[in-house]
Amino acid sequence: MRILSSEVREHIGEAVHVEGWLHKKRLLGGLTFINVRDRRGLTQVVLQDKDEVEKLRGLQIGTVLAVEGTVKEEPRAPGGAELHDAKITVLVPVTDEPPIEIDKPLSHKPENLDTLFDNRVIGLRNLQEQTIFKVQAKVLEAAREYFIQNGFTEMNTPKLLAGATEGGAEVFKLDYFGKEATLAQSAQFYKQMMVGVFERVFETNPTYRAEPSATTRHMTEYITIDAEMGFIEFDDLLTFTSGLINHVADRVWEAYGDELKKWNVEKPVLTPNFPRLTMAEVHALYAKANKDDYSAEDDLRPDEERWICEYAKKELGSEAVFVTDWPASSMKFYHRKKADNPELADRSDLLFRGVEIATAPMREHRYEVLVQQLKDLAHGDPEHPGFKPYLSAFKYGLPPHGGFGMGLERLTEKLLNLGNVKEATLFPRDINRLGP
RNA sequence: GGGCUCGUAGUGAAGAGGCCUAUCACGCCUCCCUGUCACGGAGGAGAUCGCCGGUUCGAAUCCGGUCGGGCCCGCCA
Repeated sequence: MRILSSEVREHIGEAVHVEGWLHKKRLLGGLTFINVRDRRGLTQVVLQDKDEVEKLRGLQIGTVLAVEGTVKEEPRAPGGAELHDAKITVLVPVTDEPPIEIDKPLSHKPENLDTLFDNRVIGLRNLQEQTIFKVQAKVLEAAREYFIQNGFTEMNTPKLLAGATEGGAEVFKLDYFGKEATLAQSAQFYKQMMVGVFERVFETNPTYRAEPSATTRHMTEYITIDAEMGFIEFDDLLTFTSGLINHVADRVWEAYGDELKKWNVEKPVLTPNFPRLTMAEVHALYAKANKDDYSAEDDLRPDEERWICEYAKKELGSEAVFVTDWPASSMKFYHRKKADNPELADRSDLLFRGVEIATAPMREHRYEVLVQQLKDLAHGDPEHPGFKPYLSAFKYGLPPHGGFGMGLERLTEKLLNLGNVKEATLFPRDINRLGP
């Protein structure tokens, strides 16, 4: 029966059977070490029989092997145990050299992203690359756990839509049996409508933006962790979001802390409830410490976002920070103006390690006000089939509510201190790439 | 969409008119090595320098075009 690399240590003195991929060969003359990779990691196998070593001649990293051997406790071996007197069976021989190196020395510079993505299937066999996606899976698992603990219902809303009504980003258009359809740019309307059913909902699904953006933080397809909750106020929303990120970071480091230490990834420093700064405060702090002053602008410059995160880490003890009090002039029609200052919106952006990872606003839940904002801000027709069902949810009763859309890949990227959101995407899609 | 940059063995880089018959590191092949740790040592194979055209006695190197990347900005998650 096959055992996994992580179980080898429990079988000291026993004959065991492992299967996996040839990950590394080290020939030391009379002694050969090989590493066999399986889903849990590596098993070290010691070969002294020349005939066994000879079976691997001409075979490349990636060859699929079965190994029978006796587990020996050995402090010099990684993990404290290794296989001796091993008999190797080649299950799938690989004779072609892999297009990119799998087990690279630390001195090896990373591939250009284009090369990396062209050879994604092979490159992911690198342990460090794998860790990115094990972490991402854990992020999703931990987020789901947190939502469910807090009374959310998971849902899945359509990504094929009749037309673009939300406004803002460019949308992809496609032929739908002779009619024009679009790909969803967010779950915005659906999650608000579902507040009227479940109070608290979330989903983790792809979303599509036809923006011709070529930056380290944009893709045309990405996963959004979308949540919406009713019967809350702005403060509740920010507290909840802080709790989510903390929970995710805790779970990820519980599961992969040792591994991440090897790659020199530090657990983020976070306060239980993230610090909050108004946009005006960010502009002012930035202007005071830097040459440029962007106080006149109704948005943050990317450089301000990076700088304020450094500031928050040093001065406020948190690598995540909320920026609040956004100008109402640039808000979406479904956002809510502040009750005590209609010039500002009840909106926040969550900045983490220099990048915006989420937008968390309160929504306008009063039917009459919303219809007016739709007309004024979006020049939309309330009778349009794209708006009518949405508005009916309000007409027939929606409580005060708010929520957020959080980029899964951006969150993963920043948790791991990667340089590009695409590195945190298995098969990234951007303006230039549609495969593999 | 705007700006700035870069295309050289399988991978990552150096070379910036003749020292190039193109250099280095990793990988690959052969050999040596009994405790490696993303081992070490010796030797070897592998590149019509993205493509097309031009300038020149001579182009990886200069110019024009073309194709493909990267980064920044705008916009956003």
